[in-house]
Amino acid sequence: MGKPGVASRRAGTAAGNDTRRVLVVAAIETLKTEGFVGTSARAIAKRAGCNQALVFYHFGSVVDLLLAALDEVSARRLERYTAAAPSITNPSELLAVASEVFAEDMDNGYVTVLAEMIGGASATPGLGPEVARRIAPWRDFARDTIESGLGGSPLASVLPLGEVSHAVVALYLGLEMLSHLDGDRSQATSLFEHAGRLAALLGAISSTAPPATKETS
Amino acid sequence: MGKPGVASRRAGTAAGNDTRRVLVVAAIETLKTEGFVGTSARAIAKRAGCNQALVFYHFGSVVDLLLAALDEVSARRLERYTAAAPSITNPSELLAVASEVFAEDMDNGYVTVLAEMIGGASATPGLGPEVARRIAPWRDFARDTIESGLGGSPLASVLPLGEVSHAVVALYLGLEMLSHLDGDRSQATSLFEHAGRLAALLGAISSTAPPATKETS
DNA sequence: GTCTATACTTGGATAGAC
DNA sequence: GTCTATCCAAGTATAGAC
Repeated sequence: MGKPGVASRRAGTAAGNDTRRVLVVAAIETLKTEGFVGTSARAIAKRAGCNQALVFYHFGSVVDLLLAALDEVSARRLERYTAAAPSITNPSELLAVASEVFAEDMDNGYVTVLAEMIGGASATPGLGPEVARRIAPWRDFARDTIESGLGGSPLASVLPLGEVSHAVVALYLGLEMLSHLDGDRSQATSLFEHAGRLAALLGAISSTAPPATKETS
Repeated sequence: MGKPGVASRRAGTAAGNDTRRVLVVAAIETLKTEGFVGTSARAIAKRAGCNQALVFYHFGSVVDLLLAALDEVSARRLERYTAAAPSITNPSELLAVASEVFAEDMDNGYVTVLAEMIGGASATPGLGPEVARRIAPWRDFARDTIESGLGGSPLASVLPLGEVSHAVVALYLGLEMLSHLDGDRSQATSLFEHAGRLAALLGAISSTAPPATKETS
């Protein structure tokens, strides 16, 4: 029972828990700037200002630390998303919030962490399912938000929510990768602007036209 | 002049050119199954059935071989895309072809190669711009195809082609990553099916309604 | 052009002192 | 809990024989 495993959260000492946190933060930062390939135990420890051996003492392996980092990011973002969600009641607001949140995610590189983990999952055996399990909440959240954002819009009846939310997560991921690749976010932000305008147009239509009924035949 | 650099294509001997090809193919295959992290000179050489040192003799470095592999994949896919493009004249056909091509790409893992290279570009200095340059043609092709696929549809006047084609490439990338992650393509294929139905609906509308003019005010 | 052998580096992981 | 020291595996890259 000397070594705290991945599962044991109550590690004991205040200093110990502190080191855990510092390591997680350092792992996130390293993942963002160096990518999955560059995120070694040594690189993380250097950034955390502590010793490389502590990674293994606290988390058992590098991958497990990385998963803890993903957990942390996931929790932070879901908290943020959930706070922003209640204000959404129509497509226009939906796009406005999505655009804002995307900008934030890009600024602090949260989606990068996710993207790098997905990429790394190809090579590390057993990592795939773990990452997949941590993405599920994001898609669930997307589904709920889209549902309430569409409101009574006629679109709600034709759009398959499951597929659309999956596509939204995929698009989010892809946009991040491309932006990160050529260090240029303008394409993505421009896309959000145009989408916002279309959503406003859509809102105007759905407020004049009646919600989908069978009378139109 | 003994060693052929990355630039020199006319390496000379038939056997030499053959080895080059074999190495490129092996690199593609390794990238698909092992990911960027697992694609070492040794892994590639083992799959190619030759010696590890040949990677450096023919390509100078592993990254340069990987870039050659990306070139090969890019060329193959653009050839395929270009062949399929002429048959597209309306949104419904556009989606049908896109769906078919996506299935192919998933089967032979071409997008995986691209995704892995993008992920790896975060860690390898100087790789980013090289990969970005090789993606540009894909986006250009997407733009042209979408343009001709939309035809006289009213959508053509409201959709910003540049942003949409960027989004399409991003979506393509994201869908591939997610599918690859949980080894399940059903979400993506289902998405294409639904999109196809919507496109058909759209085609029906645009054939009855007049193309966008100013008379509607 | 292709091989073997090897130098050099980095990273994961553990043992043991403090 | 944290450190130093160390082992071992795997990778890049080069030299030199064939």
